[in-house]
Amino acid sequence: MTSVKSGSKQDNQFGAKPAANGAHKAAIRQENEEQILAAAERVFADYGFKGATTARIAEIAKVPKANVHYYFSTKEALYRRIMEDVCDHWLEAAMTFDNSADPAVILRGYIEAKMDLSRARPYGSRLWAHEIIRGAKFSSDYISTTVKDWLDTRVGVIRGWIAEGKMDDIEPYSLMYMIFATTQHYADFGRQIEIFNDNQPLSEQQFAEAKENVVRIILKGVGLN
Amino acid sequence: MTSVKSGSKQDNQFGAKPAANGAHKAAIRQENEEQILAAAERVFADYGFKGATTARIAEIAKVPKANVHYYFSTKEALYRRIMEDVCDHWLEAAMTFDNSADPAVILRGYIEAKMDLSRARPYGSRLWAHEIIRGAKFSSDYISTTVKDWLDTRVGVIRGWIAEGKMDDIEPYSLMYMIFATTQHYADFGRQIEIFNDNQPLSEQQFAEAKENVVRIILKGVGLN
DNA sequence: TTTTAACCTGACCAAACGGTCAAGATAAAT
DNA sequence: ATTTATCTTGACCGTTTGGTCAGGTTAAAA
Repeated sequence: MTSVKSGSKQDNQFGAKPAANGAHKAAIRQENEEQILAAAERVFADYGFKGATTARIAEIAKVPKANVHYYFSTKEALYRRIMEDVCDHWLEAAMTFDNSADPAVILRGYIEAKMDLSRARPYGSRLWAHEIIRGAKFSSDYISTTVKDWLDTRVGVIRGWIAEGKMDDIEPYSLMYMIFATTQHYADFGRQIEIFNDNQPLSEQQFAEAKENVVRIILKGVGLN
Repeated sequence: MTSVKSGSKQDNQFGAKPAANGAHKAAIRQENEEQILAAAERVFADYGFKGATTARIAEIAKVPKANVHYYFSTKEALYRRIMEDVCDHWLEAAMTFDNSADPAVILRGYIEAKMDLSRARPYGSRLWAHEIIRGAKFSSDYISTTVKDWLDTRVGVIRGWIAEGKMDDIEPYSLMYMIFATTQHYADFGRQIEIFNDNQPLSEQQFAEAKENVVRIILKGVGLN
């Protein structure tokens, strides 16, 4: 939680020696943008686009509200920027679903990557949930191009596995929706799971076990053992 | 879409003969409350509690905003009333998880009931999703008592099945979360599924197939065939 | 040292917000 | 026919909202 307001060159985030050539200014900008983006991700994740307020974002980011608008012209621009980031992370996890290995290995890897993403970035997952629930007003293009292309490719791969008799004849879309739903549930409905777990967030061990259970049920469920 | 504003006894929603003893006034109240509740469920489901506006609810319900406040004193009272209704419907589906039959039959019945609820009342499911994502501020009591009691009982039942060797040794909570997630996904992420489905909502047949696929994967996944 | 460009922010604004109210309309009870 | 209780609604109120701006501070360039 280093402050950027102190002004002294001695206590900026690079230590006593500020780098040459405007690096300090650039660092200030980066620091503030990150602070605002992190705060906005939380607030948008909690309340959705309409329910979120720039005042609350500023409060959590610990900057004056006017400063939020200095770095991001409008609430919508800020929202779009965060959506891009969320999509990038989703794509990263998506890439673990390659086509180079055994079906069980691939599916296991993808499920584990999505579970880990849920745990590492719950706010991103919740923000995505808000976005879809509201009707995907900002992201329907992204879904109907990038995501759909990705999904249809994987569906083709799964159909190949089925044709080769490597797994049961399960409609691949149903399977993929199930993986989406289950893995994201641990982020989106984390509060509910916490309440069921005697008001304690899942421990690392509990989460690891949950991950293994999800993998086991799905792999066995489609005939991949 | 019968209007209640026409004033003539001849065209109220009961036809030419209004029932005796203040039935017309009662009917007006019921009609308006229903209209407002239906509109509010949609708006809250789209935007969550904070993001929803009473003006939008009034617009969809086709009544002046002041009339919304005549029937429901505050936005929060209206929200709570709808949450109660959503919970009631959830409990109804929950009751299909009895303890009187074969494990496979029970699980199948419960999954199908939850899938059907998702399809019949998507707004309720989405509203619930908002409520949990935001931290269950209004419903944590309900979850930590009614829902948790119900869940723990079913977990006990499942542990019994496992002890009797009727199914695989799967952590029952993981299984139940998977069922929650998958069945609700068809409501909460319905828009996303629609986009993947060439921008068409799932047909009755597609939905029936999805339901069967979900049942198949889960039952086989836990060793119930 | 001076100038310039970037950063910072309290104060402000118009619009939208949840909620109120008085006055009128309608239907039930007397 | 008159009274009473309920329903209806445009106008309004104080607060919160997203966004602006002038005037200041700070750091890099000249």
